[in-house]
Formats: sequence, C-alpha cells, structure tokens
Amino acid sequence: MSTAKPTKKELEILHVLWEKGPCSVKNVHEQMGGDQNNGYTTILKFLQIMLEKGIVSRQKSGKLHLYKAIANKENTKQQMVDKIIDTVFEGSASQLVISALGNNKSSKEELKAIRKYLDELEEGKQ
Amino acid sequence: MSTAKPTKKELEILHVLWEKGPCSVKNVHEQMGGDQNNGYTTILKFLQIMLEKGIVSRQKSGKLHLYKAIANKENTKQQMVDKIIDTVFEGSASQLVISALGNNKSSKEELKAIRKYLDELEEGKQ
DNA sequence: AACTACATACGAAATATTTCGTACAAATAG
DNA sequence: CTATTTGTACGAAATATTTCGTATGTAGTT
Repeated sequence: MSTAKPTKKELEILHVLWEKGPCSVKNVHEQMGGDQNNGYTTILKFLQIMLEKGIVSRQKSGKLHLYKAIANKENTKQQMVDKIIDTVFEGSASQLVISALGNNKSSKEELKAIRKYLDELEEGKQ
Repeated sequence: MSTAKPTKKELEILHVLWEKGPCSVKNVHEQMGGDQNNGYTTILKFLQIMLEKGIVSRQKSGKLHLYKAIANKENTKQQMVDKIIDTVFEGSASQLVISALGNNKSSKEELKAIRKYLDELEEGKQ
C-alpha cells in the first residue's frame, strides 16, 4: 500500500525532516552532526535515493533543493510497530506492550497515560 | 554485552529454535516451509554463520548437528523492543504502547491482559 | 566395491545498504 | 576573467545480508 519501510539510515534522516520540516541537504547534514558522522554527499545520495523510492519529495528554492518527508511520523511508526508485532511477537500486540513495559523504566505518569488510553479504547468498543 | 542483533532471516530461524528446541538443519528447513521458501544449504549456511556470531550453539548427535538458540526469546525480544523505543519513539515506551494498540486490532481479552499487567507493575512500584 | 541417502564445509554469486570521490553547474568575490 | 564557494549528479567502492552450487564425508544397501 504505502511507502516501503525505511532503512536504518533513512529513518535517521526522516527524523530530521519530521522535526525540522523541509530541509536542504546541508540542513540535514548539520542536524545529523556534520562531517563527524556522515559525509555531505552521503546525505545527498540518501536524499536522492529516498526521492526515487518516494519517501521524500523535493522542491527548488533558489539554487538549492528542499526535501520534505512524504509519509508522516505517525503512520510510519505505526507501520514499523505493526511489522514488529508481526515478525517478533507473532501478531500479539499485548505481548509487545508487556515487553515494552518490561524494562521497568516507565514512570508512573507514563503508566497512567497508558491506562487512560486503554479506557478510551474500551469505551470505543462498546 | 549480549548477542548482536539478529537479522531478519536469523530471527526467523531463531523463532523455530525457540519454538522447537534444539533442531537439526533439516528440522529447521522443514519448519520454515522446505524448499518452497529456502534452499537446504541456505539454512545450513545461516546456522553456520549464526554459530560463528555466537547466536546459536551446536552439539553432535549421531552424525548430525543439533543447533540451539543461545539467547532466549524474552531477552531478544526485549532488546529489539528497547531498540525500537530508542530509535523510533525517542525513548518513550508509552508512545510505543499507544502506537501498538493504535491499529485497533487487539481483542478485549488482550486489553484485559494489559490492564492486569499494569496493575502488577504499579503494585511493584509502591 | 559401487550406489545411495543424508550430512557438513566452503566459496562465491546476487542483492541491499552505506559511503564517498569526482565531475559538473551556477553564482559570487577578487 | 579567474578563483572560490555552494550546490547537484553520477558512478563506484565497501560492507552486510541472503542464496545456493559444488565438493566432500560417512553410513548403510545391494
């Protein structure tokens, strides 16, 4: 149906685009820590590949290109979670949830938020 | 610290080993749908690679080898979930949980199980 | 002994992902 | 005008993942 799953590096780039909105290659490169972490043309190449794959769109702005994520953050995350439920948890979302909470790092506030969300879900099911 | 993250195919194989316990190459191959899906030597090669990487151990049994997963299912899943929380959900487990339940496919029973788990967790926090 | 059945080992091809060098184009500074 | 700066395009190398062909070894059969 929708966009192919991003690779690890593509996901990093998407995070920048989600966070900052449309970016030039330079913007993305800097946001990702500059030459310390990636060559400039590496990022450029990725954005070009992602353009081909339909993961991002672009638009000329003066002499440079601004790249924009096509898929939104929520959908993409949703897809990735659905996939992990499928490949790792044999289709059981609750197993994933339990595993997610299993590291015991969630604060009381977080647990509360989840409970609230459960309430809303169950109301919806009536 | 622990085992390197398994690749997609390695994970498939691990699932078989977790499910069935120690297996011969043939067992794994068959469990994964036989020649329909993978050549016999493909599975063999993977098990050998996984042996090198320390993901599985093996033991001679008569003239064949029995391969056994070293990392257990729970730890491995836990690691993968922790990683996704980190790379995709910026460290927030509750965001992942909400996303996991967001596809609305969870049954009432599943939701109930989660609620119960939350109860246990919170008791533990007192 | 030769044949077959069932195993393992090894090397290498096919594909996907990641990285970057080099060439080229346009605008601007000296 | 030449040099520099700032940008894109392209090709190809490096690495990781996936797949399988071929060689070889060991029992058991005929």
